[in-house]
Amino acid sequence: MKHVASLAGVGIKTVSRVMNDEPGVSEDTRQRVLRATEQLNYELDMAAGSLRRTGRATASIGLLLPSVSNPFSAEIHRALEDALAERGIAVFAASLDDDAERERKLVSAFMRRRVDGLILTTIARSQAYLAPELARNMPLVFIDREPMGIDADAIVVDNAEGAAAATRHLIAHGHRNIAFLGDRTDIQTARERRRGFLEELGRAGVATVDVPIRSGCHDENAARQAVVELLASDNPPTAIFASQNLVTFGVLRALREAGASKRVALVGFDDFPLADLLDPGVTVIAQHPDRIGALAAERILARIDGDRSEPRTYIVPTELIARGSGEIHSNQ
Amino acid sequence: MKHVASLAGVGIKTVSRVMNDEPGVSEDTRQRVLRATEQLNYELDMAAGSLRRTGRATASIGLLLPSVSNPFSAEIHRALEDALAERGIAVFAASLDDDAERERKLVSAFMRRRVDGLILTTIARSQAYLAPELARNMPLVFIDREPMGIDADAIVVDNAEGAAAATRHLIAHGHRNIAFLGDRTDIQTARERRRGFLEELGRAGVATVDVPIRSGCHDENAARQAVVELLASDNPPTAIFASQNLVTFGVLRALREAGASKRVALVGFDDFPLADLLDPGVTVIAQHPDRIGALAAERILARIDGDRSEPRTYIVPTELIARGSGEIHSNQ
DNA sequence: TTGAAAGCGCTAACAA
DNA sequence: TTGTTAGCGCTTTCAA
Repeated sequence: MKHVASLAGVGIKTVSRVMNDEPGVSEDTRQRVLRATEQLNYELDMAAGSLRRTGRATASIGLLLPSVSNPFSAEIHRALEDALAERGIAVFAASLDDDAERERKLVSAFMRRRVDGLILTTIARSQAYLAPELARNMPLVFIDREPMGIDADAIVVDNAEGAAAATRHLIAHGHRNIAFLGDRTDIQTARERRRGFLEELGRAGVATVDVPIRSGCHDENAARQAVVELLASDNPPTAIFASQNLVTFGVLRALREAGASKRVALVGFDDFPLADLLDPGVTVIAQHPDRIGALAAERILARIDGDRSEPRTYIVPTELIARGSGEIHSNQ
Repeated sequence: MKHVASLAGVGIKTVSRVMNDEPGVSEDTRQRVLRATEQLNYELDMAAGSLRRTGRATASIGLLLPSVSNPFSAEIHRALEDALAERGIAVFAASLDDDAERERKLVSAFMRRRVDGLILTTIARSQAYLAPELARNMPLVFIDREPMGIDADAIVVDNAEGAAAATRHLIAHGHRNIAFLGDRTDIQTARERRRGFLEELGRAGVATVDVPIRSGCHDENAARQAVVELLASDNPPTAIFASQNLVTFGVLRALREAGASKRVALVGFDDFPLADLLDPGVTVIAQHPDRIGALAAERILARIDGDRSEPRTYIVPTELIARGSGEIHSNQ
C-alpha cells in the first residue's frame, strides 16, 4: 500500500480510502490511485485491515459439516455459499467425520482465524465449551443437530415426525413387521428418527417389543449386512425403514442380492439422485438441504449484523416422496 | 495475549513461545501460561501473527471448484482437506459455476485474504492474469482443466483417451452409429472428450461426417431433450456416449421414458453412486477424484515448501467399468 | 479533500 | 530462560 501511495503520489490513507470505496476522494486522485494499483498488481490485505478495524470483522465464516463430500452436506454448503458470497463473506469448510475430538480441533482452528461466525454440525456430547464465545457474541448457528448444554440458534428438520410419516406410510400399506435400520445412537438425529418410528408403531398398536431394530449402521456395508441377517431370520420383516441415505444404499444392495426388491417395502430418510430411476423407485422422506443452508445463512448474517434476540430452533419440514418401494403391500 | 502475559506474570514474548510450541521455555512457566490461556479462553490470532512472520504464511489455501455440491468436485475437496489438515492448513472453498467473471472475482477474494496457495478449476479463456502471482512464487495448482496462457502445475485426467476407450468399447460391441452428447464447448475437458471420441471413430474407419454430435448439454434436461430428439430421428443411434455425469443422468431418463434402456447401449464419462444398481448397470469411464485431490495437495504442499522445479501436468488415468449398459450389442 | 501519527496482536531480532 | 523493542499493513483519529 505504501508503494501504491508513493507511485500515485498520495498519502497512504488516500489509497486506503480508494480501496475501501470510502467517500472524500476526488475522482482525479481516485483514478491515479487505481492506475497505480493495477501497475503494481496490488490487492488489499484484508487480514491486516481487520486487525485495526472496529468490529474486527474478517469477512469469513467457519463451516463444519459431517463431510464436505456428503451430498446432503454439499447441498447445504452450496446454498450457504450463495447467500454469503453476496456479502463478500468467504467460507472455511471442514469435515467433522462424526468425531468429537475433531469437532473441538476444527472449531479451535476457526477461532484462531478469527472467523465472523460459526455454522456447525456437531457430534460431541455437549457444546458447552462454546459458552465463552457465545457470551462474547460470536455468531453461532447449529445445523442438522441441536447443540447440548448451550442456547444458540439451530436449523433442524423434524426427524421424529419424518420417521413417523414414513412408518405411517408403511403401516397404511399393510405392514406390521417393519425393521428399523438406524445410524449410531450417539448421533442426535438418529435417536430422534428411532423415537418417531417407535412412537408411530405404538400409536398403531404394534407391540414394539419384537420390532427388529438395528442401530449403529454408520455406512453402507453395515446396513447391507444387517439386512442380510434380517432376511435370513425366522420372522423376516415385510418392510424396512432406512434412517439415512448411506443406510438406504446398503439396504438396496442387500435386497437386490436377495432378489427381494419387489417383495420387501422400503422407505429411506433423505432423498438422493436417481432414486426415481431404480426399480422400483425408492420412496423417501426428503429433507431440503437448500432451505437449511439458506436459513442458516440468514440467521448467521442477522447475528453478525447485531441481532441479539433469544436464540431459536428453526424446523424445516420434511416431505414424503412416493416412488414405488414404499407402496409395496404386505402379503401377510 | 497481553492479558494472558500479565495474568501469568510473564512477558508477552514468552506467551508467544508457548502458543507456538517454541523451545526455550521452562516447563514451569509453560504450565503457568497454559493455565492463564484457559482461564481467559484465549486463542492465538493467526492472522496477526502472519503479518509479522517471515514468509507471511496464513495456513490457508483457496480452492475453486465447478461447484462445491458437484459430487465429483466434493470428492476432490475431501481428499484435499484430508491432506492439508495434517499440516494445519484450512481451506476456503468456492464455486465457479463455469462463469469466467466469477473466476476472476473469487481468485481476487482469495488473494485479498493472502492464502498460501490456490487450487483452481477454471473457465476463463486465459489464466494469464495470474502471471504476476506466479512470478511472485504464489503456489498454483490447476485441477481438472489445464490453464491457458500461463505455465503452472496441473492435475488432469486423460479426457481424450478416456473418451476413446469408451468409444472403442462400443465399437467392439458392434456399434457404428454412436451418438455423442457433450457439454459446453468452452469447457476444455468437453472438447478433449469430443476429440477422443471422433479420433477413435476415425481409427475404426467410421465416417464421422454423419455421426450425431450434440454439444452444449450442460445439465440433465438439455441431455434428456437431445436424446428424445435423437431417438425420434430417421436414423436413431444404437449407442450413446455421455460426456459427463449430469448428461448421463439425462440420457438415463430419456432412455427409460422411451423404454429403450435395454436396446440402446450407453457409456458415461465419470462414475456415480448406484450406477451398478440401475437396470442395466451403467458402464462408465471412472475418474478418480480422490487421487486428483491427493495429488493436488501433494503438489501445492511441495510448492509451498519451496519447490521451484519446472511446472508439470500430471495425468491421472481413467478406468472403464463395465456394468451392462455398455455391453449391449448392436442389432444392425 | 488530504495526510500524519498511533496502534491493532503478533513475531523477529536482539539484549539481558 | 526470559523480556524489550520495532514493525508487519492496515484503519482510526485528528489535524490541516
